[in-house]
Amino acid sequence: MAARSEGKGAMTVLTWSDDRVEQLKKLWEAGLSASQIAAELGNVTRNAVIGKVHRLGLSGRAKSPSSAAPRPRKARPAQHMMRVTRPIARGNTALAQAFEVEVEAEPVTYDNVVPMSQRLSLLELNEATCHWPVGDPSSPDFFFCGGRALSGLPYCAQHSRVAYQPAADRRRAPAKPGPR
DNA sequence: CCCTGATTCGC
DNA sequence: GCGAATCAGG
Repeated sequence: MAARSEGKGAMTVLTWSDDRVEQLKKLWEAGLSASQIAAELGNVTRNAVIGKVHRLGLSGRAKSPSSAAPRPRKARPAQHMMRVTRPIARGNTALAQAFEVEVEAEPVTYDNVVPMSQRLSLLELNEATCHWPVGDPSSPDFFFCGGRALSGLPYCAQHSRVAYQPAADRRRAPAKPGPR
């Protein structure tokens, strides 16, 4: 079937609907980069996002996570520091093996520290909630901290210095136009 | 070269 | 108002 001509059809996506703008605002203020927001919204380029952001009067949101963070991928050198392991065996060693001494704590991720009851979705944020994004925005398990936000700050003190975790494959395919 | 946002300017 | 192209900084 031939597609209906454009008109008042609901397919009209050539404009920033309130819903789209709302997500744009939240994600932008949340500290996400324009390219990520563009990739998240879909059908829009980062230029479009930036242009809209500036047109809305938004600018200079929290500089915490951004500030030119192209690749936080820090290669982990397999060479760890020499740690002098010093198993203390004193007293009755017969019972020592029964205890599991936990020396190295496992890396704590914010994905694990924020209680489920506190987590908020995008539309549940308000001035009193922590706007800190946890995880990748396009991921189904993405959520906002939801903790108590400090006055004047969108994030709570606990998360104000931590970067979110971008997905590994945040690749987009920008059309490559030839030299005009 | 990768990325970022800022700005311009034709539409 | 919109966004590609361009610019400028990291």
